[in-house]
Amino acid sequence: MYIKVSIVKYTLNKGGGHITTRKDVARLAGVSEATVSRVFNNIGPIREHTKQAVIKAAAELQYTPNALAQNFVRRRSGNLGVILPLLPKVHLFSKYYFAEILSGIGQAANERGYDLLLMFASIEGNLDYLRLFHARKVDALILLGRRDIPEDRASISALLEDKHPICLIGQRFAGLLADSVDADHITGSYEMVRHLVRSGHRRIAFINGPLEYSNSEDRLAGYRAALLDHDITFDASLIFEGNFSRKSGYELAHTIAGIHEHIDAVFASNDRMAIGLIQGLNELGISYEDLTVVGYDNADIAQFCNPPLTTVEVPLFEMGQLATNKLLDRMSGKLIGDPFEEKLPTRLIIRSTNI
Amino acid sequence: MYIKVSIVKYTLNKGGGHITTRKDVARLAGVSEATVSRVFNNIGPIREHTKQAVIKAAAELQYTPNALAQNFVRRRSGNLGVILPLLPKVHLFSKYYFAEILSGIGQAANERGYDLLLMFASIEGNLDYLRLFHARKVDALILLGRRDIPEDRASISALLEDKHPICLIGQRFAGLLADSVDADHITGSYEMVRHLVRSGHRRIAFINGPLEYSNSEDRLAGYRAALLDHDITFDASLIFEGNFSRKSGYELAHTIAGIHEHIDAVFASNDRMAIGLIQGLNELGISYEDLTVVGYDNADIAQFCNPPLTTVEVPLFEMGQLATNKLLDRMSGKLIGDPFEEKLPTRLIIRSTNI
DNA sequence: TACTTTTATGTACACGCGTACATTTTACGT
DNA sequence: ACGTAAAATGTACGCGTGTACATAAAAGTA
Repeated sequence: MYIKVSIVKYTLNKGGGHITTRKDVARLAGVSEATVSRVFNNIGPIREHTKQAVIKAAAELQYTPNALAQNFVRRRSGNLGVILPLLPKVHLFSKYYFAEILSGIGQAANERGYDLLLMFASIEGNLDYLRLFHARKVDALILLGRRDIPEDRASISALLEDKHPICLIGQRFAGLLADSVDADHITGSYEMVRHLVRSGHRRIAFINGPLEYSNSEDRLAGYRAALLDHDITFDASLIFEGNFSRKSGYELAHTIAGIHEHIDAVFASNDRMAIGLIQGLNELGISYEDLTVVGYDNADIAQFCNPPLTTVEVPLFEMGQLATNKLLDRMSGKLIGDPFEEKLPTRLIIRSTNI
Repeated sequence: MYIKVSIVKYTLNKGGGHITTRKDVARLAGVSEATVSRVFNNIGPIREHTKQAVIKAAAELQYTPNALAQNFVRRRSGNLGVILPLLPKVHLFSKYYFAEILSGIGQAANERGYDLLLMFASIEGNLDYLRLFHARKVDALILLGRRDIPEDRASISALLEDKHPICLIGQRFAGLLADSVDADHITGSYEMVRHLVRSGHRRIAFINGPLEYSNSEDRLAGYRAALLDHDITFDASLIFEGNFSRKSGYELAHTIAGIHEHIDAVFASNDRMAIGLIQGLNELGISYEDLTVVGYDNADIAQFCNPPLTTVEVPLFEMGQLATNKLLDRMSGKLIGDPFEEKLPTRLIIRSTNI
């Protein structure tokens, strides 16, 4: 009779497989459930003899604590949420950009026992971040590639208000004091422009990205600072705007070609635009020997194109790592105080031989 | 007195914020907890009046069901696990490859109410997949970029034995009958070689990837079939092996250069190797006008290099989508029976004008 | 030995939800 | 008006774990 009841119970679990629980281990080891718990959580004083008995019983039964129950009772998911823009539509950054950052996040999270919960948000931002916390789906959140639009601003603002641990990577929202990690694009651009000036260029056009991304502002600031430091007058007519896509660089070729005799170089804010521009200029009969073009990001393509592109390396992997570690520090209480705004150093990569 | 107890309880929750539960909503709406549950799960007959009262109370309290509790009691995590190789070390495929597939997975999973749990496994495979299921961390698993080595074979075999829902993308393990999704590389390669033959090439060298990846076998099969159908004798001395990296293509340039007068074209199994080869050949004074080089994958770089590369498009995004949908169908019982081995069609992309 | 302190283990409950089952209310037919 | 079926709602419990508290065993002390 008892056996039958038992069988019925077991078969209730789909697949017919019995879920081994703490109770089973306790019974086999001849101890209480609490003791099993203690062994698995390494808590309190336990006699070595007892501990081994539990470990042996657990091994025998192939017991693994149910993470669902653990998370539930601990009231934490163990998940680090990562919001990515819906990639297929993204032209903003290359997929390389996200893959690198994500790797950094993944490595750091893994080291600290957190899992990565990946969420794709349409770029319009219809995802209610706050709900993720309310539902306890994530313990902390990293936001990537969000645009500075009212909806997102409101969502992020709500998160900050409730003091949920979040971190932005590669962007900031003016007026919103949030933890963030970025590369030092001001210095990155500064060094690039300085390099151009030192190698004899004085009239340097600048293809910026949309100003609704904070890093566009930063690059512009670096550009201007470098000119200023070398006594070159800033000329607004040399500033152009693309949208980070190769196409937008390509389409600017006509404009650039029109003034190419009045400029020495073009600094594009990312490699894709630089490559598009070079291609466009080529078709218009302007080779890279006539006009220096440099990029930014050190994307994969930068080294394979013709000529290899001088660019600025951005430590994407490290940015992901740092953001994760600081965020988890924040959660554990190891890090307190005002929001941080980390800026990792960039590195100038000189490839073309003609500059 | 009662109030004081209440306050104490609330303050127990870290951060001082009270967690709104079903009980709170029930009390405010003047119904039982079960009724609240019913409203949120859309279960059973409920009077419209009651329903609205619950919805109103929930809104007022900003109630969101605790996903942790839900998952626990439902005994499912709601997570779709995705195993990625530790990207920084990966040369095998480009990051583009994974980003695309991941997007497809993410989109499909999202549509069906599943979250993506991302896990990076070192390529040596020290991750115990089985434990993920035992711990109930994931309900299903998608495996990407695993190598055919004993450890992984054993792990995957154990998963299949216990009938856990898993799906491989872009690979298969001979002898292991697992659900899998891939592109039809046999036809893809066949069509590329046929194209080369039809445009006048007859002696076509083939740079394959390591044969421990099933898609290498497939491409070779397509290559051979195309030759056969056009009465060209297969010549094993025209087969080379790279490791999918640009460098390996570059390093093969010397070898290819040595025989370039005896061949008309080189078919590389991916774009990166093709580009490396082109670069190497260039340095040896062999231009693409002397020797046709084509690639595979239609990676980003394929269209930017010089000359733009003729290649084969692989529907990565769709592969991710399909794998996810079939996997979730399998779980829900909508799909039963033998393991599927889906092969999505590829598409020849002709870019270079000289072939 | 008898008492106290420390160490080791057991007991019991809460976490927030889904849901089987019991109960109450409403609708319907006569 | 009454009985019965259907609809609506409530009651009660279990899911598997962490852990506060109670208890038992061991170690120390006088």
